[in-house]
Amino acid sequence: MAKILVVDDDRELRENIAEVLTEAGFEVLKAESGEKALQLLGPAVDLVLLDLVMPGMGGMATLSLLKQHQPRLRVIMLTAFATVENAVEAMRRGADDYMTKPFKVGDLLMTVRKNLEEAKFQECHLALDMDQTFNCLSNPMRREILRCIGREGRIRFMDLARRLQIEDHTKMNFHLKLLREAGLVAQDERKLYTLTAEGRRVIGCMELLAHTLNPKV
Amino acid sequence: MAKILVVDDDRELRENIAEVLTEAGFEVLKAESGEKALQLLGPAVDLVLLDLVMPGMGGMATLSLLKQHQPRLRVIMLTAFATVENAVEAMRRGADDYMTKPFKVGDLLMTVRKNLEEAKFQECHLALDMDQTFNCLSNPMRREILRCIGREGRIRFMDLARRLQIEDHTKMNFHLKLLREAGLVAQDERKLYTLTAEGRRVIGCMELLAHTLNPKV
DNA sequence: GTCATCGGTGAAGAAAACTTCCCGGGAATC
DNA sequence: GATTCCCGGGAAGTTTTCTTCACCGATGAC
Repeated sequence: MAKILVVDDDRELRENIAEVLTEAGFEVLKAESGEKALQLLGPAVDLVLLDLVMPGMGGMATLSLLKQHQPRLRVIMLTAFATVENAVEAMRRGADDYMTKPFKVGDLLMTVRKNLEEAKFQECHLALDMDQTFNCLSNPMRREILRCIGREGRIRFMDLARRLQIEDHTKMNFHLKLLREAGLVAQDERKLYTLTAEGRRVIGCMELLAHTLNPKV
Repeated sequence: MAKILVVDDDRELRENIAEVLTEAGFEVLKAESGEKALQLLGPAVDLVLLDLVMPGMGGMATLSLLKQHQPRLRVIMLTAFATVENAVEAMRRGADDYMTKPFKVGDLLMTVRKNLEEAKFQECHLALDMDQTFNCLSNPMRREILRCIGREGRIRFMDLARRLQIEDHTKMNFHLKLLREAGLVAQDERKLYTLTAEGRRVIGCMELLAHTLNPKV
């Protein structure tokens, strides 16, 4: 079952929430401050319930640090003093949801479950995308094709083959197809091959990785 | 043969250099300003000879833009007013070499050839590294292993297997071996698995790519 | 000692990825 | 109308990668 970290300086509320969650079958960790929360944060934590107003490091700062350290962590903000500004600020900093105290037990559980579901769904989709993308990039010829299209902007099938000195165009076609299926390359109205927005971003990452592997260059 | 872009506002010098390079068998493009150079810059250009002092956009600014647009492009700065400060600044901005005017024709050709050779060499090494790295990342299990080691910092073989719920440890060993061979994972003195510096950088790129693929997360 | 667990190696088989070959429709050229 | 080049599909064959299985020495517990 999912692991939830409850961060609140109000001992009573913290224990109450923890109890409710434990009864609902979740594994619960407790922290009375942002500092403590960051210490407790392990890879196994799936979701954080974070009080906005706390002595010491406030909830907002904690939120930023949590997200910085583990971008895919789900964080739900809790506060007794809800304002639009705070809510917007929290969401901008990457909070996934926002609840105002006091709340009903049912609402809490619902919100928690909803966010865990969303996380699972996104994780799943992301894994698929990553798979496809990395599989594409794992092949040198496909990387070359991607880069070449990136340089040329838009290019015809045969020109691409000539540019890359691939004698057998059906071979290139095979790889091009995979690139299209991965959503990195597309054809425009005149059948010219171009990069998709995603393709451009991926090339950016590739260049970064190249730079990473060989800092001298 | 290699393609070289000569950028200098002094028409005579520009033509002279171009002629020398052409005679030496290079393909030469000419630009009288930084702006023009950026326009002419195509994927096929291998090396740029760039005057430091030019009206309009100076050589330093041009250098930054060239490198920004095409990080692996070789750029050799030329200047009549050589100072240590300028040289250092240029190298910090990514210039690959630095020549003071006037220079001998032989020196110019030597420097150009040396830099082209270096570029070729690095390109070759980089391609090898990229291959190995991408091949590693193309497999979901290897990505999981990498991430898990990253989270844990240092971890024992069997603990890793349990953490990832891999029942057959020989299977994991297979992938772990590949990660070690790619230089992303290493073993410390107590046989605990840890990330190498390169491994950490690669994880950073992976996270970026994940973010790229799924901006919502 | 005896036994279980840890941390591997190596080889055979299964699965996936890649290459090659053959084909066909459409556009352009003669 | 015939021919040639462009762009691509599909299937068989080949290579690479991945999984599984059998085994082994070391270490530590009992």
